[in-house]
Amino acid sequence: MSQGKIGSSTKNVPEKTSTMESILEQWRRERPDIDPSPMAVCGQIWRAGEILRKGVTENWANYGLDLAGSDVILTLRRQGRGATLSPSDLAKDMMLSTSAMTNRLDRLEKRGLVKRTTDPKDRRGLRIILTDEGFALADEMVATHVATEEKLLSTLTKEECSQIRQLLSKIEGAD
Amino acid sequence: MSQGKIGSSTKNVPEKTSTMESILEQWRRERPDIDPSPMAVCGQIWRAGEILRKGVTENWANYGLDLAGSDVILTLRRQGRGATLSPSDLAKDMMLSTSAMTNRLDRLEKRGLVKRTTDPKDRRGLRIILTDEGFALADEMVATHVATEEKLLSTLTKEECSQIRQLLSKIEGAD
DNA sequence: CATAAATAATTCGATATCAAAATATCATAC
DNA sequence: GTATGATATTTTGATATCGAATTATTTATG
Repeated sequence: MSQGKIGSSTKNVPEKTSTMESILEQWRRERPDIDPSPMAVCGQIWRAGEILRKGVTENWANYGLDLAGSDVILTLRRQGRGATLSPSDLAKDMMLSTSAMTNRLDRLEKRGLVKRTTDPKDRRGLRIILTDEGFALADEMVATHVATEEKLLSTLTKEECSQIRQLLSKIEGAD
Repeated sequence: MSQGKIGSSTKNVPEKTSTMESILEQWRRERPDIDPSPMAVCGQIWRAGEILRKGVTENWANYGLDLAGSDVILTLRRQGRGATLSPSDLAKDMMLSTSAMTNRLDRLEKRGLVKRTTDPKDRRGLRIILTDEGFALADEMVATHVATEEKLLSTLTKEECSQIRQLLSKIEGAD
């Protein structure tokens, strides 16, 4: 997540109230000259993303991790046993500033899940590696992570899932 | 967005490097016992959302606003001329803590785009209203906002857009 | 009516992020 | 080989967010 509390019970942050359709309705009334359907598409994508994010975050919390931590742990895990990445590699992979990565690694290192090792080829650089504990945690976590996602998507057929992938893949960044 | 700098030129935050397919490939190699396709679906939804978010944020920056500001301004605008919402209403609508809303309103009020007025029915409460300047800005902004979204979605047909909406609407939160 | 519980907004303390500066090291050009 | 520029990471300062505490007011209960 982003605010370092794991199983927070009291919630200051409420659920979204207005439905997509009521929002469109308002815009049609206020600005009949504008076709608001692009808003609906974007809004639906963001909404779905939020729901999924919330679901997987709850699972990560069971391991005492937030989005920040699991992101790093799982990225390292999928490189394979013993593989390493530099802090810059990790930052690039998750579109984060390197300073944010320093902070994430500090926390994970303090928890004993990753280790900073020196890069033998470049004394400026570091290679980040999962500890045995981190590897084991990742290995356990990835199974429930995928199961969680499966559950969140269970109202969709396999066919519909691949339709979603295919359709959304057409939205391409300009960079 | 979230860090109050408008046309930042230097970028510490890089673009995502690894493709969805290469990530799946890694997981298939590391954990052949797990079918990673749910990851692909979620990932594609998040990725598309990020691309869209980036695009519309660039447009908002042209008005000196970030995600936080435009969210409030547009939510107020679509209620209609002269309409008001309480800070709590706004927080609920955009899934934010009320303390975060206090902060957003502080900034917008300082810029002269919204005004805090007292609630005649409840002396605890406030009613937030767009100033004339805020209303005019919102009215101009919503047009380019929708145009921006349209452009970002231009690789999709109308039919494909409504397919996306229909498919994603099946992903429902558990709350 | 008086008191207790609920609600509205703000303030406060903590934290994750970013951009920019600082530090260290590498690579290249001369 | 020395200087200049590029690169890797951390440090620093600013800010937006959250959760909890605070203050003020309303609603409900006896």
